[in-house]
Amino acid sequence: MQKLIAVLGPTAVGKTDTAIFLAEKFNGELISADSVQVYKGLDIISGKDLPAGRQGLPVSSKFKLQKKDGPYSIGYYLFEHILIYLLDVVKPSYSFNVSDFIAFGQKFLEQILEKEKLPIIVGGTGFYVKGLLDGIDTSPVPIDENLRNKLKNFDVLSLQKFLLKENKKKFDSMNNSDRNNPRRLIRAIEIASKIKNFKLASPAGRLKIKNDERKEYDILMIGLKCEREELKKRIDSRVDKRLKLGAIDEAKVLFKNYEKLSEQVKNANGYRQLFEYLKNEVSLDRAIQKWKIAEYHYSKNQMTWFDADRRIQWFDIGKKDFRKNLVKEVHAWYNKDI
RNA sequence: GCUGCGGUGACGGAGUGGUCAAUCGUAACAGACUGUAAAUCUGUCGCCCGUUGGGGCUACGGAGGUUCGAAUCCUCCCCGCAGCA
Repeated sequence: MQKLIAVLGPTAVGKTDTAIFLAEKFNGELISADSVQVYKGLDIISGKDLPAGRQGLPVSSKFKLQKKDGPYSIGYYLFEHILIYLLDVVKPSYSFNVSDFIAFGQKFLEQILEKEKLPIIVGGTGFYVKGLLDGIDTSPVPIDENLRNKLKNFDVLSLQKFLLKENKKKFDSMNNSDRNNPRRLIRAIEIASKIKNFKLASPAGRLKIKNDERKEYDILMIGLKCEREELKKRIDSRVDKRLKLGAIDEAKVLFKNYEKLSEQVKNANGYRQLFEYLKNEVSLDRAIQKWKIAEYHYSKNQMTWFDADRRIQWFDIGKKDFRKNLVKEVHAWYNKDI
């Protein structure tokens, strides 16, 4: 079976750093799984950091791999001799989503494997990683802008009623949290209204992916974590550092075309708060404070997500021999059936 | 010094005699998640006991008082802000 590594964990634990380290040791290439770093022009605030000690490498070291029509132009970063895919994929106006990510991810995964290199997926967007590795079964139903616009103004109760009418089974299968989540309700309605056109529809209102359509990989999932207070400190200093690097200027540039920005960009950590500042809604200090808090929340949510995946093997970055142990672990896995 | 307004749970801020351990927002904590996922949503949130119903204790600046009953009314004191001196 073909091998692949995933380096996961909350923001600011040093995933990229570790992944590059592993790539060098095991002849690998990286695939970034980050819902914000896919955007061009979102560099400083989104934290497209170079590994520690290698700062200063110009962005011009980015190559265009190929151009496609549509909003995409898939590029990759080169950090010394290590390639990182799926950074700077789309314009800030494009509404990027899992489906896009999976399409590109699979493509690059195969490409790296063909070169007989080790693919290393790095990223904090758990849903993307899951989508790429495990697949998601609703992918055949595309977004219906017209329907969404119509549903946008419905309140939760109306959406629930609508879904109940369209597909009761789906509604019944949702938990309380999701039933109160307009976004989930709208997507469920979207699927329900289209589902009759898809022969793969299952009774529960989901779409199945046939097992043989998915390739099986030998995956080593590495989780990076650290003590919470320590993580908060790391987040604080990262934010401060980004501010020094020109975060506000970066926000200003994007702010010029604010109306055109996708929701993803408008709401991304740091951007959202800095935009509030640029809109004169909050002071700069308050915006920075809110940015940090948003990062805390984000890291917490990531931990909740990753904790639920029992396949992940955790490493505490605070432990002294963390890297040594990590390499030992990866070696054992890499050589186990050779 | 006088006058006016105000002091509420970690913070902001409702409540102006009983249905108040006290709306709501934030923070905090826990969780969910199958096409916006750095998004969105859910739960908990004074302390103690109980598996639930529930029970007990301490609380609305402080001390007294009125009342069957007070965060809410009265008196005095302390503190903050505004205006007048």
